[in-house]
Amino acid sequence: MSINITAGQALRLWHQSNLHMVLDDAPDLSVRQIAILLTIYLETPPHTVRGLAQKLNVSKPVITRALDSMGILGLVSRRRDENDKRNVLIQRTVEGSLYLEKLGDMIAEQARQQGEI
Amino acid sequence: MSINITAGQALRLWHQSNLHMVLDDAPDLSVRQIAILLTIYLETPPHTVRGLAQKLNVSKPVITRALDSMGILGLVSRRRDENDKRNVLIQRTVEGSLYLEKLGDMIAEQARQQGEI
DNA sequence: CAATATTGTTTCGGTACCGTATCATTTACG
DNA sequence: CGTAAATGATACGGTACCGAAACAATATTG
Repeated sequence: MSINITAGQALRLWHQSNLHMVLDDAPDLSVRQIAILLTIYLETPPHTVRGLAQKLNVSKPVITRALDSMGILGLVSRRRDENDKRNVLIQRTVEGSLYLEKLGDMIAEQARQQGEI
Repeated sequence: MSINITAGQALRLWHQSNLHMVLDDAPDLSVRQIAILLTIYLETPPHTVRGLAQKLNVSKPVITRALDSMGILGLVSRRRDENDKRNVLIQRTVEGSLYLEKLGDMIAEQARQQGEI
């Protein structure tokens, strides 16, 4: 289950994947935005602004603004928690799932191409 | 030599690594800056502003500004090409090497921890 | 109930980045 | 030579993000 790669391989993988993200047509998310997006999609819900801010050790406005930006891109959506109306529950979207699916495929493909000189 | 991982593993690796970069004390570089930095360190020199701009398909000011920022951080340095004084040669630094060494170690470590639940 | 706490958003001033256009310097060429 | 081309840097107006503080809405508590 665990992946064994050298630091050099890791760096080359990071390089190629970052290059692809930059060259890609898709709008470039910041490192923070990517971290937020992946947390929403890979970790167990529910996700709140406060929870994400704590997890990433950033201020709440950072989360609010990232959700604004990524909401415009359709990558996430927000809904009021009906049980506690102070809370906002962050939800996944079809578009976001698709975005991350492509990202995962791209990175795995870059890994596969490592060392093929 | 080639690494075989699933898209899901790639995504989790990306997630954990991005989380570490955000939580890290080191100043957060943008995705573009990281792409530029890794190109300088992993691809064959010489590196020029124009060459990097072409490779990443961005305008030259983007490169100039990224080099300014990363230069202040000590991650790269610049030197005039004495053969053709229009050119600026971008050079690696000890600090930059160290930065990327740590980055590679961190990503490899995250890979190693994949699936350890 | 009133006072306090919690949650997410907005505002504020500031910084950093973007793309386009322009500039200064250097080289190539007619 | 003198003009054109190439290279990198800078100016400019605009956009997006940052942290701190203030805010509105809701929930908790005494």
